[in-house]
Amino acid sequence: MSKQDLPVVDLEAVACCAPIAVRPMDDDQAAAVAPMFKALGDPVRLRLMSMIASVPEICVCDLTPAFGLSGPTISHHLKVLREAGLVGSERRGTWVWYRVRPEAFRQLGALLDIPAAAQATACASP
Amino acid sequence: MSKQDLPVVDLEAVACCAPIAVRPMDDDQAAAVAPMFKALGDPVRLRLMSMIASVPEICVCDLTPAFGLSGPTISHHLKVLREAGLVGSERRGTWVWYRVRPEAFRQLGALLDIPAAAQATACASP
DNA sequence: CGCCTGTTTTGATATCTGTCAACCTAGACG
DNA sequence: CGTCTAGGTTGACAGATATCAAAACAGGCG
Repeated sequence: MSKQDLPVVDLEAVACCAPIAVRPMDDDQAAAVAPMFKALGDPVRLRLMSMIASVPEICVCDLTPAFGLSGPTISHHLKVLREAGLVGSERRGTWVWYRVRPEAFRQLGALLDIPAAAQATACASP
Repeated sequence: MSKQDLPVVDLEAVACCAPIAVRPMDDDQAAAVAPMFKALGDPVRLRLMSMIASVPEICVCDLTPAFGLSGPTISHHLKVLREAGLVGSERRGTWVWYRVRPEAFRQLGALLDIPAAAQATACASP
């Protein structure tokens, strides 16, 4: 994996957080996590992410034709996903292959968990 | 709940989707879901969301002082979360109270699930 | 080497977003 | 009614973002 793929997001800072339905995040935690959600907050990147995450790996040449967008634009969105730490890329010969980073993806999902205890609290009348 | 709280995001469109680690989303699904992730893609909104989700309900008057931001700015961010369908608000007398919408929150989390089957697929060599 | 294909970077531009100040609205309370 | 407080809305503006065209870069292949 080349230098350009080093994620800007600090995965350890993300892993430290309890689900947001359990404990409020402090400013540093929110600043560490927000870029990951932001990366998924664009329809094109969300589709790219789902195309990448639903197979073991996929070539850019298979991603680009799925959108009515120019190559540079797709490349830009892939870079955002890379810098968010959500995907990694590897060049093999002519083509570049993208894969999901399961640990980042899993940690993001963990933040949206609603533990049973939190549910009970949320359902209790004030 | 007042008219202004009607979410712009179509929750049914969100609920229809398999986890993005299972099946690629089509354009319509991505367009329906992206605004929810986008709403969480700002550090201020992420903190607001976690403050709201970690208690049964909370008053705007308790949210605003937690940030070094003006009232209108907090109000703007709360509107984004409301229109994303992630939270709901209710005025009771002088104050306005915010609550998480558990169904929206749960559906968003479900999109990030990594089912065991998908894991196995992702680990298999092509 | 020189050319071709695939991908990324750069530069330019139109649009969107976060923020504040100023103003407006809803309810409580005289 | 008049006034006070809590929130929301509007307008303005600096900074970010999505997009494309053009150029640059990387590898294969003649």
